[in-house]
Order: sequence, then structure tokens, then C-alpha cells
Amino acid sequence: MATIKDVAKLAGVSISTVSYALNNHDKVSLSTKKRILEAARRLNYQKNGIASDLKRSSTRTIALIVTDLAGPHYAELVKGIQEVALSRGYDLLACSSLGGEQSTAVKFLTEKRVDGAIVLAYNIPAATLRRAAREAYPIILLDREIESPHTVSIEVDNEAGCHMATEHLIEQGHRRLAYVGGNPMEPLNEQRVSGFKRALRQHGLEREGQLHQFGMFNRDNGYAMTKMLIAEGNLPTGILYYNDEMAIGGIQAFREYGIRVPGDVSVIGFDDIELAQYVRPALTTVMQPKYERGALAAHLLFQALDGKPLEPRYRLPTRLIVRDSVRAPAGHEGKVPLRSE
Amino acid sequence: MATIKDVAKLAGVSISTVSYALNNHDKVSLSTKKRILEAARRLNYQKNGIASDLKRSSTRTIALIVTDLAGPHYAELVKGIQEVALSRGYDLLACSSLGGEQSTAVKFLTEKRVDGAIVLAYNIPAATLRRAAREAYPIILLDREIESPHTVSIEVDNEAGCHMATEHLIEQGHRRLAYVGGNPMEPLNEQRVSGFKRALRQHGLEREGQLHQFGMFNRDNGYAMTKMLIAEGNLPTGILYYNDEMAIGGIQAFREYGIRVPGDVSVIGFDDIELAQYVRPALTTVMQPKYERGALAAHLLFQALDGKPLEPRYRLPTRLIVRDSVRAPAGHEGKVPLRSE
DNA sequence: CTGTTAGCGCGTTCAC
DNA sequence: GTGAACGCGCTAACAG
Repeated sequence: MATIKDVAKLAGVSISTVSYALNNHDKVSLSTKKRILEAARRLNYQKNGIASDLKRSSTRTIALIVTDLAGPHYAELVKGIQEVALSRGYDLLACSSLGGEQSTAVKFLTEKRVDGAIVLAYNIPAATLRRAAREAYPIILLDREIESPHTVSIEVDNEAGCHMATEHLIEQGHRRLAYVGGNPMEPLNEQRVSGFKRALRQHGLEREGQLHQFGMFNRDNGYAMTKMLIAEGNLPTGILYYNDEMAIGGIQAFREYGIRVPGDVSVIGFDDIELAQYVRPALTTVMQPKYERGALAAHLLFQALDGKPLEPRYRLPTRLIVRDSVRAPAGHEGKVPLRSE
Repeated sequence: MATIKDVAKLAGVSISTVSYALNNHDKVSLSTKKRILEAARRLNYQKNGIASDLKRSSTRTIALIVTDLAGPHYAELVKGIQEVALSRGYDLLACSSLGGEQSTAVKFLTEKRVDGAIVLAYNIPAATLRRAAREAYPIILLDREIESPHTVSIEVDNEAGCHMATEHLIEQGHRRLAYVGGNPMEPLNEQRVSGFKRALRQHGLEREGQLHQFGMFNRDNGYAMTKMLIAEGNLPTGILYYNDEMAIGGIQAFREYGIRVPGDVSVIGFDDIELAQYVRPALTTVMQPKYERGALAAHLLFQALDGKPLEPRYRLPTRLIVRDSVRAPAGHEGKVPLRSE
């Protein structure tokens, strides 16, 4: 593998001259430059980006760190990030935090392989993030908030979104409600539960609300937890799922048991992933602005890299998207006026 | 930012000792090691991965290069790659080739930032790939074949898949057929067209087949091209789209014009992306084994990195997935026996 | 004005 | 347990 040395030798000049020539530092005469370029071409020379990053101590690269590259709903997020990064001439890498402390994500977070990171990976411990963030290495968090001077959180108003969704169910006449989520320790899950609970409290339904929180936040677990819920009997008439993926898994479980959605059970998701509008019934869900979130994240990251001071926390609004997975329960046709207590 | 030097100073040992200690090269006494670890912790030392990669001249990282990180149907592919990479202790990065020669993808391909790459990015010129691939830098191609000793292609049998799909339409009684694809110069597009044409030829329908090839391979373009097709009049009764995304765009266009699918026009896609089963009508399509393809790609990449000789080309079969977007055209109810000529 | 020398960035590893 | 060379490219300072 040819190095800059080989090019220098072949062109009959010093290494530095080659470097200058290749980087257009008009210090080199045109004829020499031509000779050097020709030598580089002949040797199929490619610079070692690692060496040059090391010297420059900057990579002009940012990382998007997600739990699972194969996950859903990153698509739109990525789009926003990608566009901003591209316009700034930065490179964007995506990597996954599967594999825990040995994961690519942690390696990239801690080993200065990139200039900054955008993180949406609930399985990375806060301690790791706190250790990683520093002056010249800002981190934008999309899934939690941690106190650290070099960290910015962009949150979606999960609490309000779930509150709104729950009120929607109540408004339709639902009284026996459930929330189905994953690991209750995840901050996002907590926020969503809390919106659910607040709506219940406000409408005097506290006692009728079931909470099911366990495991992962994916379709399979939505399916599994819904099956458990069915097996338990005493099915609620309205269910708020942690996210669309879990809701879609849940709908699948209901279908297998011949339980109709929304005829027998109403279902609401969260996120508004692309699939939500395509599944049958089309999923009523809480939309979060994904593209905007990505774009904002990238924007803030560059602000931080430019040394500009930032708010530690941004919050984006959600919106209820009404589709076909919610209907008034039997005996409750027509809207029921909300009564707060 | 603390470097290994600072740790050495604080611990009162030499740099090399710190390195050995941190890498568990049991050359260091336990007490020294403990002192070093303590010093590192106090300084919040994080090694510079770039420096270490430079020295080791290996990154234990492979890249997945795709046209657009936000694209569809990579999800399953990624899953296969990710699992194999993880099991080998390698890191996986995803990056996009948006941005042409300046893109992250090209940078990663040419600058030795990773040990090997899996490429599914039709917009990277073959010359770039040929220049990048070398002994110690194998490249697995998922979207084309190029002659180069350090390159392996894993292709899907596009020709046979499209042939099968076209025969399916013919078998249902369709006679006026069209193929809707993107840029005709893309090798994948060529292969797919060729399967379409062969089926037409075999059944004496050559003259009735329309070819529409232009632009990108995405949903928007499927939508746009279908609108053009509608505007032209003389609508065929059966359409084979380059891929599911384009087909979904096409169905959308038909819906807007009140043209029923499959009542008035039958539609077949290619890929079997997740959405295909959720859109209405559920999309009949040609399935390619995505997970297997990803896993095979990663597997072969590691074989190459281990210096094992490889076939230059692998080919995976496709399968027709019959859903609801194809029906016999008016006046042709019931299966029509195929007659080859 | 052209081109060279020399040292740097930071961690790894061989020889002692 | 240490010293020093090394990986490779960048660039300030200097010489021709």
C-alpha cells in the first residue's frame, strides 16, 4: 500500500512537498505538482485518513448513535441530521449500541473518533455519556436528560402527548384503560406513563388504569405483553402503547385471538412511524416531529462545536393523529364530555 | 484532554507501562497497574482511538455503505450484517454516499478508515470501487459486479425474479404490460428489465410491452412516472415496477386518479420490503432474502480479511410473493395457460 | 519563491 | 518495568 513516502520518492521530491501539492497549498510549482499528482496516480496512492485525523485532531465527522441500526423510525430522523451535516461539510456515521460497553457506539463515544455525537440509545448508561462529553466533544441527547455542561437534550413532550392520547380515549367513552410499555426504569417510559396517569387522575379513573411495563420497546414485546394481557382476562377497552411498534405487535396479538380493533379494544400508539398509516386499522397515534428533531440536533451540535453557548434542554411538541384504531366502546357511542375532577 | 503521557506522569511510570497496563499485557505488577488505573480515572483519561488505529494499522471496523441512510429495506440487511460483525468482535459503521465524490462513503472507502466494506450504493462509480479495493481491504458488493480480484459480488437473481413476475402477470391474462424503473444505466435496472423482456419474448408479447426508465428508484419517482404513464393514455393492464418503493408510489398515483388496483391495473413490485404487506392492496412482489444477504456479505468479508480465497460472485434466489395487487384483467377471468412460442 | 528539514500527534511494541 | 522507534501525514520554520 503506497504511502506518501512512496509518492515522494517516485516524484523525486520530499514528503512535505507531496503533502503541500496534494492539499493545494500553492507553495508548489505547477510542474512539480503535476509530477507529484502523476506519481500518486501511478501508485494508486490514497492517503491514510487516520493519520491525517490524528495530526489535525479533528475528524469533521459526527456520529449518530442508535440502539439498533435495524430499528424503525430512525429514517426520518436521519434525514434531518444528514441534510444539516452535509451542508456543513461534515461526515455522518451511524453506529449501534448493541453489545453494551463493548459496542461500537461506546467506542465512538469515548475514543475521540468523531467530533461529536447525537444519541438515541436508551441502553447506554448515563455515566458513559457523562464521561464522554467534554468541551470539544458535545453530545446531543434525544432520549433523556442528564446534567452535564457539554450535553444538550432535545426532548419530545412525552408527558403531554400521552396525556392527550389518554384523554382522547376517555373522551370517546373509555373507562377501563391500560398502558403497555417496556422497562419502567427508562426515562422515556416514565414520562409517558406519567402523562397517562395524570389524565386518569384528572378524570377520576385512577383505579381503573392498568400498568404493564416490562422488557423491550419493540414489536415482539408488544405482541407478547398483549397476549399476557389477554390471558389475564379483564381486558381494558382502551390501550395506550409506549410506541407504534408495540401497538402494532399488540394489534397482531388481538387479531390472532379474534378480538377486534377498534371494535372490542381501542389502541393508541406513539411516534407516528411510517407504518402507522398503513397497518389495518390505521393507527391513531401521537406524532413527534422526527425530521425537525434530527435537523435541530445536528444544528445544535454544530453550534456547540463552534463554541456557542446552548440551552441545556429543548422540548418539541407532539400532536395527536387520529386514524382508525380508536372507537367508542360498546354502549358509549357518541362523544362523552370530559369532566375533570 | 488527558493523554497517556499525563497518566504516566501522574502514576510515576513510563508511557509504555501505562499502555501495557491499560491493555492488560500482564507485564505490569498488580500494584503498579492499580496505581495507573487510578491515575487514569482521576484524569478521566480516554485513549485516542485514532492514534491506536494508526499504530495498529487495523481498525477492527467494517463499513456498510448505502446510498441513503434514510432509505428503506436496509433494516433487514443491516440485521444480518450486524449480527455477524458483532460475533466477530468487529465494529460496524453505516454511512451514506449522498454527496458524490465528497461523500462520507467515498472517504471511508478510500482512506483506510475501516478494514473492509459492504456496499449497496448505486451512485458510487465503479472506478472508485476498483481503486479502493485491495488485498487488505476487501469490498463486498451488493448492487453490481465489477471485475477486480479483491471484490466479491452477492447478487440476487434479478433477471429470473422479474421473469417470474412478468410470467405471473401473463398467466393471469395480462397482455399489455409495462415496466417502470429508474435510470436505465444502473446494472440492477438492466437485469430487471431483461427478465421482463425475456418473458415478453417467450410469450410473443414483445410488441405490447412498454418500458419506462428514468430517474431515481424511490417512491416519489414511482409516483411521478406513474402519473406520466396515466397522462399518456393507453394504460397497460399489468405493471412491473423496479422495486416496492416505486410500486407504492405508483399505487398512490392510481388512487388519486380513481384507477383501481388491482381492478383496473395490476401491479407487482420487487424486494418485499416490510411495507409491502401493509399497503392496500397488499403488494404482490418478488422477495429477495435480505437478512441472509447481509449475513452472507459480512461472513464473506471476514473470510476475505482472513485471507481465504473467495468466489468472485454469489447469487441468491428470489421468490414470488403473491398478495392482492394482481388480478386477471377484465374479460380474462380465470387462469390462462401459458403458451411459449 | 520553491522546496526541505524536523518535529508533532498519541499510542503500541520490540529490545533491553 | 523502561527507552525509543514506529505508524503516516501535516506544517512551522528555515535554506537555497
